[in-house]
Amino acid sequence: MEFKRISSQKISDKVEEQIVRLIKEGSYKQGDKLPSVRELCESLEVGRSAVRDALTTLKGRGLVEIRQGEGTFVTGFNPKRYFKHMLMPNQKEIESLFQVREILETSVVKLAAVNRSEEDLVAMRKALDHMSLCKYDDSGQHDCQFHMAIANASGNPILHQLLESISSSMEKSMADFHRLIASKPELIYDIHHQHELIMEMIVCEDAAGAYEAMMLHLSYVKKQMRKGFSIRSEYIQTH
Amino acid sequence: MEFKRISSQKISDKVEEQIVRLIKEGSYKQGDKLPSVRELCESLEVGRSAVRDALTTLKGRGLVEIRQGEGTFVTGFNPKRYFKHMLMPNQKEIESLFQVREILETSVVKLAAVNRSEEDLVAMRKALDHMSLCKYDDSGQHDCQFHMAIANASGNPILHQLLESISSSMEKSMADFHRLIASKPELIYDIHHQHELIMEMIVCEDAAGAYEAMMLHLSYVKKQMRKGFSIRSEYIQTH
DNA sequence: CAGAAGTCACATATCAGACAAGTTAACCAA
DNA sequence: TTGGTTAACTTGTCTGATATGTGACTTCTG
Repeated sequence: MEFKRISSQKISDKVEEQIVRLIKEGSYKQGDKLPSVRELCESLEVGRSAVRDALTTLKGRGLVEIRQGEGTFVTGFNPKRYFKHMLMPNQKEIESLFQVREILETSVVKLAAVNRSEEDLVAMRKALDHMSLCKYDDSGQHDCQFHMAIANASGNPILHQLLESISSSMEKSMADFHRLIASKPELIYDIHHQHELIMEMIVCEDAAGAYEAMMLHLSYVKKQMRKGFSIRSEYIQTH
Repeated sequence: MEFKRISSQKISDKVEEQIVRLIKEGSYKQGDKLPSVRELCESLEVGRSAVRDALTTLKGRGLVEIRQGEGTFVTGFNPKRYFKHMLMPNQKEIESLFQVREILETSVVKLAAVNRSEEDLVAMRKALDHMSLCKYDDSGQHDCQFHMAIANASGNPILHQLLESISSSMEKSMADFHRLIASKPELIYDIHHQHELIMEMIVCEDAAGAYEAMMLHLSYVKKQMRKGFSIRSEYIQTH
């Protein structure tokens, strides 16, 4: 006979649960303001510190945002949080992240080729067009939007979130890469064609083709990143 | 002349940063006990609530664990946190999670077949042996250990963490599944052979073979889960 | 009347003191 | 050795006071 660990649940934990429950049930939605600490501790009949503890924990979990003088607000999903404390861009970590991205993106694109709706295609097209228009400044943003549109088309929200997390934790590297791109027209050209090929494969619902196209694209990007970064690797070291 | 936005950074945020920095720099490693709140607020020259706020936030982020009467401890990565607020096992979410797991596991096993060390093989072997020994009670635990050993062998720590996250957020479903298994000897038999096949492929460094074997295994598991759950689907609804 | 400035209510942020409750280790006695 | 008590140290909770940020309202002024 085994015994479960007896853990006298702390008051703040109970408060936390209650609040999470209310959010999950929809009583408070994204952007809503929660009752003030005073109100909460009165209606729950606990001290202020217990309520504060619960709210602070939820802030750490990323479910709420506490603004002094205003109140506490429910934040929607903040995917950045997933890899938040992992933003230590040593070379090995970046390689690992990129590998995960490769795995996810190549799988996602296969799903997208099968599940994509018309709206998804429109979103991808839009991102691509914007990218070729404003080549030099914020092409990175639209590049990201293109990939996210694909992830969205996969029909699996968790995959979408994961990719968003990874992208945001690779922010710095991505920004570096797009600066690299901006300086070399031939890279823009190549990448544009790779994107178009991926798009085409998704349009004609060719999962295997889309997979290959994405694989090609990511390999190319990885190669160029390595090339670009080995030149100024001292820059990476310090960041 | 531009002015930077003056954001009076809260004391608790500064404290939080300091602690995170110490953890990142390695002054405190996984499992270590942080100084007590009293000590911290003395050496940082701030009030207890500021320190408490910081620690509570870190607890929410999953970086530390606060145990009453003992102290505050650094928890290495606590993967459960990633998908923490996603433990709403409606059918669609489970399907999405399982799909992500499929993608990750099949990729991981390919990497493992190439990168596995001798220690990795020993760990897998051990998990498999334990599983066939104590068939009925905690086979689930060793099943999980087997998969985690593979993930570890992939050489990509982020992949390992992600899989751990997903497993722990599927805890309930997994537990249900293993209860299902325990009641049907033929399932045990099938799964045992699937595991052995995966193991074999990894041993002889056959990435493609390992991929196929894992695919086969997961498809089988998915099929059995669907079968088992459709019977008692009312159970899932309520949880 | 319109806009700037002041005022006030209310929110969180922080501090500090007191006590409750859990953990550990050391000590002591049967 | 075993079991119980105690002491020291930890976090948990409550509370009251004060500081500070925010927004709405009022008042002053041209």
